[in-house]
Amino acid sequence: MRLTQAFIPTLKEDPTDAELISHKLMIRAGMLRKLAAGIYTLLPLGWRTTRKVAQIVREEMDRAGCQELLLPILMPAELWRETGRWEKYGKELFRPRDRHERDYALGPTHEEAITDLVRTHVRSYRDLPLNLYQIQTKFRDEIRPRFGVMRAREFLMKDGYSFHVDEAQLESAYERMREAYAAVFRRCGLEFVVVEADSGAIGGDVNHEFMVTAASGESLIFSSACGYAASSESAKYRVIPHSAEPEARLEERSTPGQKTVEEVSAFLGLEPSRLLKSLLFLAGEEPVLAVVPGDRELNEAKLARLLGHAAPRLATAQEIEALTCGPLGFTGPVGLPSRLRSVFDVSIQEGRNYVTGANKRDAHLVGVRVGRDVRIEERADLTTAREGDCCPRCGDTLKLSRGIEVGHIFKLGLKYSEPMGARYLDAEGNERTIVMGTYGIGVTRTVAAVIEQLHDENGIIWPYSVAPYHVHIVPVNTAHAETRAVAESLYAGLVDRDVETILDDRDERPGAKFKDADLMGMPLRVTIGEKGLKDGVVELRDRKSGTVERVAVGEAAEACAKRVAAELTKLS
RNA sequence: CGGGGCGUGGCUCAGCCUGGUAGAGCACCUGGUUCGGGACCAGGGGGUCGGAGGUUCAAAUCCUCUCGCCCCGACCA
Repeated sequence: MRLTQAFIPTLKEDPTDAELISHKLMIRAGMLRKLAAGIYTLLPLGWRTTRKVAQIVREEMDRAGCQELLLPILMPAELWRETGRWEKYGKELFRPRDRHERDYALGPTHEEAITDLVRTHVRSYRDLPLNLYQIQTKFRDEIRPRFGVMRAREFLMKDGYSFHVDEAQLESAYERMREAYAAVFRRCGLEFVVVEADSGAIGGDVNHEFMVTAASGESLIFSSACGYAASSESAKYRVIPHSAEPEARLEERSTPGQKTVEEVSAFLGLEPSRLLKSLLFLAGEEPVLAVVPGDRELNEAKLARLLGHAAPRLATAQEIEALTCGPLGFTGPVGLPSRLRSVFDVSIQEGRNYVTGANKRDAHLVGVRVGRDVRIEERADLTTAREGDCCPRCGDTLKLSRGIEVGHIFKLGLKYSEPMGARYLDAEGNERTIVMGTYGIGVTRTVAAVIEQLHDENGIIWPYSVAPYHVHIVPVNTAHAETRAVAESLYAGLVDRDVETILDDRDERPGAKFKDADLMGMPLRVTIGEKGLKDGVVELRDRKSGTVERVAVGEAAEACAKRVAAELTKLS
């Protein structure tokens, strides 16, 4: 591609509405433009890289025995009503209407569509397993689109679905997908970790997230020396038992106006860990009191999983008064009506004296002993791990880092096949429900993640595998006839060898060309200038290391082609 | 949805407080000089000041409403 003919609008300055490095660089390098909040055009350069990522995904999926198809984006609401997700998915689902006022969903994910397809065509255990995927535009009316293509409302995703006779068959497919995913991200040149994760709105049981490590990542990851790694929504930690304390008397203390953990602990001169924070939630109609130590955060994802409800919400002040007979800020588990379900965090210990709200205005209870003053009927892991907590597996300390979620794999089980009636006949002629798995990769997000991880102050540093082009030729002075001639012949030589090449044939100052080349970030730059030509050489400059190799003019094309081929092999 | 901020040539922004000629840098066009890390000179084109209403002799500037965008908190590939 000649830069004089290319549509690659580079920018000297950072766009004001971009925060993230990858977002800024995609705009500045002429890869991406915004049309509206969370809605973007991929320009030629951005689209080339996106297609390369998609192609890597395709190759690894096909290698793992999956088959590509294309499902419709637009789906009738009835399909979504079958699984209950028309109601459950919430505002994130785009819901267009047709001219007859019929409801439709713009696909944010495609379990319904694929399950509908499979249930009508799969009848026998002989048809299974089946692993189907697509690379398709997805629509999600994100609560807050941000960071460019990282969290968009319209984005490209690979989503795959597997169908099995039983759990064991699912298990082997799941493992194969896990390996395939690792291969995809490795080939994209990414550093990543696989973490145990929360299944969120998609539902199901076991699942893992593929996280590209990046300080700017939105996801928090806990990990430890033994290899344990989990997202903050699901990370467990080992509870360290406190030594038993002498039993204190249960007493009521006046705590006028002291509502929060900070206020009460300061007022009473106690550590926050001494307090029990009692949070009243409503899971639909059912009220549940969640009791956690004052120094820990309740983890809503863990609570949601425990209650089997997508989004339990905190009770309002009025609801608290009605259910506990005490005002907001003074709730506690002692002396509540026994029909109110209470769940205690696993880190709350017998043999320790706690402080809780007294369920009356301006009063707290001190010397609360669990087991004596309040009976624990239900215990669960309700709190978010913290850096420095002990690993649930090896006991070593948990470290906190950040990552970008680029892939997510789930064992769904019967979650969709059951309500949608996707069944098959086994060898004995019994009708059984199909067992499913689902697997996603954010393709456009992966492009952003590559940039997030591979850049410097001058611009993008593409790995060969996903670079829009491999070689970027810079003739220093296009007014110089020999420079121009050598550049043209090298370009022709590379095109002949099927090397993806950009030729900067613009009549620009050298500085401007170098800056643009660094910004766009092709892995190999060839500089052709009068200086080198005097010695009959051109310079091959590695974008990543900055190292320069001088190569004779006549050998340059072959040298570039060889280097590109060798580097591509490393990432294949 | 709650809290904060911003909408002025393609981009980055000044002007608004204190109403009276719409400006700068970059980009773009023409001519010339220049050419190893975002050149210089000369000339030139381009703006419903987000939109609507109001106040006023007069509104980018003041008031009201509205739309869009960004940031911080509740979703996820």
